[in-house]
Amino acid sequence: MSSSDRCSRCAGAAGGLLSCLTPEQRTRLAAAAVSHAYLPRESIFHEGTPALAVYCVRSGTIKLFRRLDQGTEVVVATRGPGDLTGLRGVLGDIPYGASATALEPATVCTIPGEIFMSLVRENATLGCRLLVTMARESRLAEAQFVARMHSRVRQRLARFLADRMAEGSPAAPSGNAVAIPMSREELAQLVGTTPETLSRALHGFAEDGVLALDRREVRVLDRAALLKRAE
Amino acid sequence: MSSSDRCSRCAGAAGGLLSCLTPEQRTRLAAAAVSHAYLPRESIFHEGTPALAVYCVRSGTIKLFRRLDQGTEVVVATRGPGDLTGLRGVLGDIPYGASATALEPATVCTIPGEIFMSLVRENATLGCRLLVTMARESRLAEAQFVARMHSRVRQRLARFLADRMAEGSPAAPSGNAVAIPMSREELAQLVGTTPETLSRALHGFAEDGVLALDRREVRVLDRAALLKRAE
DNA sequence: CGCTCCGTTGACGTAAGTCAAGAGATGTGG
DNA sequence: CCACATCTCTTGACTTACGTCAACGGAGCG
Repeated sequence: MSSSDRCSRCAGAAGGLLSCLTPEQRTRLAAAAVSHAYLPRESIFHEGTPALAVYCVRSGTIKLFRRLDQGTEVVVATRGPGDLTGLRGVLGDIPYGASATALEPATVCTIPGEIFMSLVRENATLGCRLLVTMARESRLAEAQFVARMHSRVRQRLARFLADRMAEGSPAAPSGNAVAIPMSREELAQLVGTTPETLSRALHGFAEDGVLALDRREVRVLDRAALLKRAE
Repeated sequence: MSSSDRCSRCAGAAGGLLSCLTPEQRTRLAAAAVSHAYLPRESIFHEGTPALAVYCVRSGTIKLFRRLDQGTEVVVATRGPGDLTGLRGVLGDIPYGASATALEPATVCTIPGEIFMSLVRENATLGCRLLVTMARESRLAEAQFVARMHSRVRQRLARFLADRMAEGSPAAPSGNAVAIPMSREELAQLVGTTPETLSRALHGFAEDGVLALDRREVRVLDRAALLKRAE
């Protein structure tokens, strides 16, 4: 079960992207935006459907993925607090290129596409900021795709864990613990592999004394070794 | 050797993207834009360097690629007549994310970033059009990356050839000939593999009677079979 | 006529996907 | 609280596409 309510804080979020709105625009946005709490694995929008809204992640994490041949999902990106998603569909007036579901419990704000586009059309500053955002995000996404294509699973896994470690997952009691609040299946998707190979890689690291595995958490025993394996 | 001269036609090109400029802006653009002829393998701009200009391809084809570990190049996109490139760097005020070189002889117009940005800032319509363009292009690029990750070399090659066939390469005398105006090395890069595997795939198709190979050209003997292999 | 470069072919290694079976978990109903 | 069903995770054996290394043949060129 999940709850919805009016969202009056979107203007302040989105990484300050919307901070250039006039008071009137801010009010209009607040009136139209609806915040909604999603449970893990709950769907936010679907690939191929008309892009009717832009979404702003307020808390938690969501994944964006494409379905290939009925049963294979490719995660193309993740979004965290302050990130927008669905932008490309709404701005380009094309269907969503990916589906979005919550990875952990997440609060996501829905901004109707019509409203969002009217703001973009009226507010040149917003348009410029969006261009900057899209340019950078697109470049980053490209770098990630290239990395995924030309690095091995273990390397990607090490990189993933190192990143998680760096950004300090909130539920990290001791300094070297990394929370993995998801199933192996999902972790495998994020790293871009299958559960089997993921398991082998993980236990391989453990055997080498780099990690200690604990079902939904990983303790990093040898930080340097992990970073070296991340390349 | 290559020649440069003022370019007065950019405003009309870029897929009509710049058709919304005022006469004054058009003049300013024309005054600053310089058209330059590049020979195959000639470099246009380099990954990692400051993004000083947006480029508009007038004729020919160029490739955008990233260099990985000293000797491995990954082609991330190609651009043909009417396409812009270098956009992300200039708009995002970040270094170029890839290098660009001519694939065939190409005429490319250089638009100083400063000028381009001033036009974007002044002309809201241009900003909106750019958002649409970037959104669509980004979605397309993502689709291509996903395809490259989850399809086999033969499939990608078939897809590549089918595309070339569809868009009708200019130098196609008989209806079923596809010009390959580049070395195997470069073709391999475009398809995302090595020259060796490319050769095998190509000759595999030939053995199956799908293609007839001719050094810099390929004749499609069985169009249906090729399309089926493209998936 | 040799030199070099490119394309082709062969032999081989290997990362990682697939299939399948077993070992823990987790949950449910009696 | 136990027994049973259902997951998830792990492990093993096998397959395979593709990259790598190396050798060779032909085309172009001096």
